[in-house]
Amino acid sequence: MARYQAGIRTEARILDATRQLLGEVGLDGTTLKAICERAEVRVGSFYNLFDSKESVVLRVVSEAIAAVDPDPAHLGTESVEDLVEAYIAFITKEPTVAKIYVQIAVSGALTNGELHHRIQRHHEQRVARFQEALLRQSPVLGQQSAAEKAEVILATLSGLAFRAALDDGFAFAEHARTVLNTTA
Amino acid sequence: MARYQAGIRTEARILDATRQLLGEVGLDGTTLKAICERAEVRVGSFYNLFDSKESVVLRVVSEAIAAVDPDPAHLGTESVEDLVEAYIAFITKEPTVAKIYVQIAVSGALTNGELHHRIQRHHEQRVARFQEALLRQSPVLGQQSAAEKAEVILATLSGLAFRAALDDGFAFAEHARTVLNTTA
DNA sequence: CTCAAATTAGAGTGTACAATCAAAATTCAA
DNA sequence: TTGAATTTTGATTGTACACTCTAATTTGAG
Repeated sequence: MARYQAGIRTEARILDATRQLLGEVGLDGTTLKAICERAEVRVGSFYNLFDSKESVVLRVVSEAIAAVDPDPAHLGTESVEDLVEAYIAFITKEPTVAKIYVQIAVSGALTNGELHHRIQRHHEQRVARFQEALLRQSPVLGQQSAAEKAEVILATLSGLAFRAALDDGFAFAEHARTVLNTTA
Repeated sequence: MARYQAGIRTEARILDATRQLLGEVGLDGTTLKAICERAEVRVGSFYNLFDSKESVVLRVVSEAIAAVDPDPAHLGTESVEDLVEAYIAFITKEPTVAKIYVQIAVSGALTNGELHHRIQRHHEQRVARFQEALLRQSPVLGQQSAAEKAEVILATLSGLAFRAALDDGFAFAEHARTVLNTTA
């Protein structure tokens, strides 16, 4: 943990470099050497501030997920449309994170189970939000089928996100908004 | 390329070992050493039969994709339901392949662009099949909106597949069949 | 049976990687 | 200003990896 100003600035440079690299060259390409070169820091300095390479990747991804979390205050007033738009914002504004998110989730590249758990929680949280919004919109649905519907909507969104991750030209937002028709 | 019986048997053992490992420990865990140990083959023998580690992974995945290709004869008579069931079969009968499929698609770990292209083609082919089946079912839809619908249905299925890859307990088939309701 | 071709073996090469360490340089509170 | 704590440095370690090479062994067609 950095205590002097110099250390704090170095830490920020390392985090920036890691964020950039994850987006540009993926998880595999984000090596310690690459991070240190980009951050203009020597290896020893890196290990003065971080425990491991894994820890810095973990921080970048965790921070990015937290940053795009819709309605952190959880006011419980969002509509389904709001949530879909929040998801679209997540994918289009942070395509990098979305891609890394998928990579980490699938590959299990990080031994740290914490992140896998965090991703799982993040997903469940999203399902719950959609479920609540669906119930507010159509109370007749009932818990069960609202949960079912929420799961399917999210699957569609993540399937489209997956497609967008593979194909840059894919019109994600337009396709994503069509899920609203099925709930109307 | 194996020519003697011994070589043919060895080749098969290597392919089996690779297939098993990809499913058990993922792309990263499937090292040359692991493959050779599992296949009970020395490294030199491996390279007598395969050009590289990449080539054996490529073959396993390609063969698996081909094996689960729905309706290879392309009779053009499948219903949307048939196609959904074929997809469910793909995911539930070959969960390993489905997982590797996602890993390779996302990670770009293999330099060989051929596989990426093959996956892309595989997807487009599926979209086209769904589009045709949707048109047969409801000709009034028209090309445009049938294509749109096909894309969204496939996204939902792949999103659910992704979910199932992360969570073994996820009831994939049940959720997958609900997409049929939206087309009815 | 013969022998050329195929197969097997396994020590060895080179490379990339994350991580360590001790010493020098610097920061900043008192 | 002082000096203990922090930060920086870069040479170094150890490990894991894909892959090569040469020599011994096995195979099977003629």
